[in-house]
Amino acid sequence: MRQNRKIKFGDVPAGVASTRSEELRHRKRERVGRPVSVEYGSDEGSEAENERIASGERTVDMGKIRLRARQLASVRESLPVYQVKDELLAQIKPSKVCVLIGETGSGKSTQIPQFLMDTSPKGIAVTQPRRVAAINLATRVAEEHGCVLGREVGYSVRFNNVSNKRTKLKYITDGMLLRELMLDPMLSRYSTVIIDEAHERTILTDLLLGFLKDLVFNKRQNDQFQVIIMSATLDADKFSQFFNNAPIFFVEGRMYPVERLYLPQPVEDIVDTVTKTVVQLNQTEPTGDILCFLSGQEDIDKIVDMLAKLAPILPKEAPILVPVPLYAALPSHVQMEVFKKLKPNQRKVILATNIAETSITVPGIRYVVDSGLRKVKVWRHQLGLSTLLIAPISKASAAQRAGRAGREAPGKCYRLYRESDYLKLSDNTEPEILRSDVVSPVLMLKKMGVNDILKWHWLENPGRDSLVAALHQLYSLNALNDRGQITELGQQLVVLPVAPHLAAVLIRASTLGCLGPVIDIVACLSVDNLLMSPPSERRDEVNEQRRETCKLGSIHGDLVMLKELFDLFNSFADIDEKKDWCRQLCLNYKGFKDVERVRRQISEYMKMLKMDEADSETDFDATLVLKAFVSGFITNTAIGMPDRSYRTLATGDLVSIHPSSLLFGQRKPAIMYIEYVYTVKGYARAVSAIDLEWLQEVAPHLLGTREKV
DNA sequence: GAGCACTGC
Repeated sequence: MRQNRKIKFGDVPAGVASTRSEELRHRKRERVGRPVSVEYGSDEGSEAENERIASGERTVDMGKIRLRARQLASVRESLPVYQVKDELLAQIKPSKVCVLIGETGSGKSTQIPQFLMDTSPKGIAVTQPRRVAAINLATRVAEEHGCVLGREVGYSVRFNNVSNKRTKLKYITDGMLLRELMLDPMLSRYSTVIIDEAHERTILTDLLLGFLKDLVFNKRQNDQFQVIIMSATLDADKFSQFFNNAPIFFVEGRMYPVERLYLPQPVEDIVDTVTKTVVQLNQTEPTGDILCFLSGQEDIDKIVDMLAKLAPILPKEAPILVPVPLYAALPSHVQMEVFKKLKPNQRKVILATNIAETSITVPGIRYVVDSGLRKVKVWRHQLGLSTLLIAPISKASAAQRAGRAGREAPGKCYRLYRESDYLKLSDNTEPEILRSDVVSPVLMLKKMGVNDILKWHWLENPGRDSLVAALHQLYSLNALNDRGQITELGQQLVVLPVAPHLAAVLIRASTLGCLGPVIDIVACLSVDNLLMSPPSERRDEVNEQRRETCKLGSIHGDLVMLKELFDLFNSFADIDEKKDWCRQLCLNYKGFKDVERVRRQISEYMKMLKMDEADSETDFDATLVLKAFVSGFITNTAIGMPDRSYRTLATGDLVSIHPSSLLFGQRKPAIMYIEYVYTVKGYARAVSAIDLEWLQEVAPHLLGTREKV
C-alpha cells in the first residue's frame, strides 16, 4: 500500500439530497401505500424437509402449520403492499396486463400472488430468474398460507418439482416456465402469470414476455388470462409500452435512507483505494459491517490479503477487520462464511462480485463501498467468440448496490468515483440478449412456430447480424432446413437441457453408438469450475499429476480427460477417498456431484427421445466419441500451422490453445474446441485433437459452403 | 505460457 494519503469524499448533504431525488424523480406514478417499518425476515426451510413433506409423508402436523400461519399474519398485515390490498386489487383486476413497481421490502412477491389465489380460476405462476429465490419464496408463502409446501403452494425448478396438478400458486424459474410453454403453448393450466424481477432483463425473461404478449392479446384474448409484470426499478415504461400501454402501479418499499458519498477525483488503483477506504471507514464509523463491490476474483483476493495483513497492526480503538471474499467460484462452504456471526469487537468486510447485488443477500450491512465496476461477457457474433470485459455499471446497478446498506438501518454508500461520473452512467444495464449468443433463443422461436424471427415482436431485438449468425449456426447443425423451418432434429435439440451444439452431439452419439461416454462428457462440460486452477506453488505438480492420471486425455485432449476423471471419481467407493483424490488433483468435489445430477437428467431426456445409452459400445472409443463432438462443433475447428500456431477452419483467424488445456504446448495437425474466448489473444478452451478427414465424414453438407457459415 | 462476472434448462 502506498503512503497513507487519506481518501476524501466530497461534501455529502447536498449531494445526498440531490442524488436521492434524482433516483426518485421518475416516480410520477400513481402511488399507493406509504412507507412502513417492519421486519420481514426470510425464514429458510430446509429443502430436504420440504421434499419429504411434499412427497406425501403423512407425519404433517396441520395444527402446527396453521398456528405458524396465524403467527405470521400480523407480520404480513404490516407490509406496505398489504396496507393497500383492496385498492391495489381493484386496480389490477380489470387489466389483462399490468406493470407493478414494488421496491425492495414492499412484499410484492409474497403477497400479491396470495391475494389473487381465491379469485384466480386456474393456477398462478410466479417466475423468478434464480432457483433459490423460487424455492425460498414458495417455502415462505406456504408457511404464511398455512399449507404444506407442494400442495396449494409449491415450486418448480430444475432437478426439483415440488408441486402437483392441484397446486394453485407455483413459484417457478423462468427457464422452467419456458419449458412448460414449449410443451403447452397456451399455458392452459394457468389463468395468471406473474413475471417477477423483470427489470433484470435476463434472456429468458425477455423471451417469456414476448410469448406472453402473443398469448394475452391473441391466442387467449377471450379467455380469462392475466399477465402481471413486476419490477423493482422505475424503468417500467418499456414494459408498459410493449404491452400496448398497460397501466403502471407503484408500491412503496421499506428501505432506510442511504447516504451517497463520492470522490472528488477519479482513482487509478482500485485495489489500493478500496483498502484505504475500508481502513478509514473502520476508524471513523460506528458499528455495522461493510460490503465492497469489485469486478472479479483477482482484485478481491488481493484486497483480502492486504486487509488480513493490515488488521493486526491497525489502531486498537477501532473494531478488528475481518475480510471475507465472496464470488461464485468459491466452494459453497467458503461462501457461507459471510453469514457467520462475529465477536462484538470485530467488523466484517465482505469483498464481493456482482453475486452480492442480486443472488446473495448478506444481513447486517451498514456500509457499501462501490468500485463502480463489473465484469461482463460480451459475445461477438461476427467472430463467434466471447470476451470478458471490465465495464462501468449502470445507475440502476449503482442504486441496487447502495440499497444493500439500507435494509436494516440507515446506511452509507462510498462510491469510488465522482458524482459527475455517476451522472454519465447509463440508466439501465444493457439487456443480456443484446450481448449474447442467440442460437438457443432462435431455436425456441422456431419451435414456437415463429417464421420471420427478424420481425418478431422482440422486447429487445438482438439485431439482424446476430439473428442471421444464429440462423446459420442452426442450419449447420441441421436444426433448420434450407427454408428456415425447424427440422425433426431441431425438435429434439430444443428439448434437451444443454446448448443446441451439445444437444446435437448427444443425438449424433446415439447413432454412433457412444451415447454413454458422451453423456458423461457433456455433463462435465455443463458444470462450472469442475477443474479448479491450482494455487501457483502447486501448479506444475498438479498439472503433471493430471497428465499422469489421464493417459488418454494427454493424447486426445480435454474432453477425453473429463471422461477419465469422471470414471475415476466413480471408481472410489468411499466419500472420503473421493474428496482426498479431488483435493490432490485440485478438482471440485461438489462439482462432480452436480455432474452426476446433470448426467441423470440428460440420460432421462435421451430415453424420452427413445435413445438409450445401453446401446453404447462397451469399450471406450476416443475416436468415435470425438467424431460425435465434431458434428456439433464443426465451426470450432482449427488447423496446425508450421509456425506452431493454429488457424480456424472457418475464418482463418489465429487461435491458441489455452494454457489450462492438457494439449497446451503440443503440436497437433488439427484441433476442435468447445469454447473460443478472447482475452489478450484468441484462446481455444476444452481442446481435442482431431483428424481432418472426420470433417468430410461428419458434415459433408458444410464443406464447400464454408465461407457462408 | 493464462487467469472466469452471473444465471437458466
